[in-house]
Amino acid sequence: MGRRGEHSKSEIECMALEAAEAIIEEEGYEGLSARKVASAIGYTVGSLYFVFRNLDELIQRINGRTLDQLYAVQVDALTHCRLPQQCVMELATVYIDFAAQHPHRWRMIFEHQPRDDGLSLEIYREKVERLYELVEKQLKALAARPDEEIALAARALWNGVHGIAIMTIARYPYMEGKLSGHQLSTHLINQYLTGFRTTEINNVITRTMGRTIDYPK
Amino acid sequence: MGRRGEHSKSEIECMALEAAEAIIEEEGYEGLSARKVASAIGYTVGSLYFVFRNLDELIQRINGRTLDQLYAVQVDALTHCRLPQQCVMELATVYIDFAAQHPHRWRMIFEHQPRDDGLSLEIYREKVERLYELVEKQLKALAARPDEEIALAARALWNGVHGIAIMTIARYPYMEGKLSGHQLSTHLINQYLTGFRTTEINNVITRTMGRTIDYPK
DNA sequence: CTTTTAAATAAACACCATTTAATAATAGTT
DNA sequence: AACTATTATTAAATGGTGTTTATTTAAAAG
Repeated sequence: MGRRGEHSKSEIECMALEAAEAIIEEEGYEGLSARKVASAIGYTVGSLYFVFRNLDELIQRINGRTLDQLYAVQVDALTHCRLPQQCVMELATVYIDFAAQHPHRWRMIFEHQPRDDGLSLEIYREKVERLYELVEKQLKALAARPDEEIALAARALWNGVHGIAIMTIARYPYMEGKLSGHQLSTHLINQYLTGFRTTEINNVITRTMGRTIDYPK
Repeated sequence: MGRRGEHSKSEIECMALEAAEAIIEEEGYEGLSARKVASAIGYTVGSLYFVFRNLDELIQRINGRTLDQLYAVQVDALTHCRLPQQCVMELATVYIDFAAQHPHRWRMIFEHQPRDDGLSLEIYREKVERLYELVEKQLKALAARPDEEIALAARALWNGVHGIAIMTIARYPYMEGKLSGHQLSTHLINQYLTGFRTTEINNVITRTMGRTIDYPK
C-alpha cells in the first residue's frame, strides 16, 4: 500500500531484468510472465508497469543485454587467435557455445515478435551490426576485396553459422545426434573460406550462374 | 447442443487444420487460439479437444503439413535445373521463397516449443531428413566423397541457407535492407561449393586447424 | 419405445497482459 | 506543524488464454 523509497525506480528496473532473465534461463521465455517477475522481486504487477511500458519493452531490454554479452564474449574470443581464419573459427565457436549455454535467452533475441513497433529497433540493428563487423575485419585480413563484397561475405557466412547454432539447440531432433554444431561450422567455414580466398572472379561466376540461363538438355 | 453426424471426426480435423493455417497466415502463430479456430469452423472449443489432444498436437500436425509442402516445392524445383550446382541454387531459391511467402507457418516449424514430448517428434526428423537428402544427392553428383562427408556437407550448407532464410524474414531489421536473401545464399553457396569441389584434402586441413594448435606469436 | 452411446456444448478453473481506481507515504509549501 | 500535491504501490477489474468438467442433445441399438 504505497510504501515509497524502498528501491529507486532504476533499482526496481534492474531487479526486474535480472529476475526475468533467471526465469527465462530456467523455464524458457514462454514461461515468462509479469506476475512471476513481480512476485520474484517482491512487488505487484502494477509496479512493473510503472517501470516498463509493457512486457514487450522488458523483453527488448533483456535482448539488448544479451546481445551485449554475446558481443563481449566474441570480442574476448579474438584474444585467443592470430591468423584470420583461426579467428573466424574462434568467433563461430563462442557464438555456438553462447547459444548452447543460454538457449532460451538466445532464442528470444531472434524469435520474439515485437508488437510494439518503431521504438528501439534501431538499437538492435546496431548491436547485430557490431557482430558482423568483427567477422568483416577478419575477412578483410584474409583477402583484399571491395567493401560491399566484404559486407556481403560476412553476412552470408555469419547467417550460415547462425543457422547452424539454431539447429544445434533446436528441441526437435532435426539432426541425427552424430554431428555437433562445431563440426558443422568448422566444415562450413573451411569450405567457404577456401572458396573466398581462391576465387578472385567468384563474383563473375555468381552473376553468370543466374537462374535465367538455359542449360543444354 | 449435441447434433451429430453433421461432420465426421476427420472432417472436423481437416476443417480445424485449414482454419488454423489461415489464422496463422494472417495473424502469425502467436495469434492462434483454440477459441478462434473453433469459432472459425462453427464449433466450440470442447469439440477441438474431442479431435486433438491439445493445441500442441494441432500445431504439430500443421508443422507436418507445412514440411510436406516445403518438400513438394523443393522436389518440383529440381525439374528446372540440370547441373548439380544449379540445382543446389534452385533448392536454396525455393527454400528462401517459401519462407518469405509463408513466414508465420515456416517460423512455427522451428520456433514452436513442443511441451508434449515423445509423440511424433520422430516424424519431424524424417521430414527434415528428406530435405537434406535432396541436397546430398546434388553434392554427390558434384564430388566423389565418402557418405559421412556428404552428410556433413549437406547439413552444414543447408543449415547455412536456413540461417539466411531466418534473417531474411526477421521482423527486426538485423540487416540493412540492401542485401537480399537470394544474394546472400547465392554467395554462400558459390563460395562453399568452390571450396567443396576443389579441396580434396579439405578434411585434413579441417582437422589440422583444430583450435588447440599453437600459432606463432 | 426405451436404453445406450457419441457428439457437442456451456460453464468453470486457473492462468495471462494490461488498465483502472484507490491508497499510502513522502516531498514541498505555507 | 499542518496542508497539499505528488509519487509509489497496490487491489481489483477487464477481457483474453488453454484445458477440464459436467451436462445436454441427437442419433443408433436393443
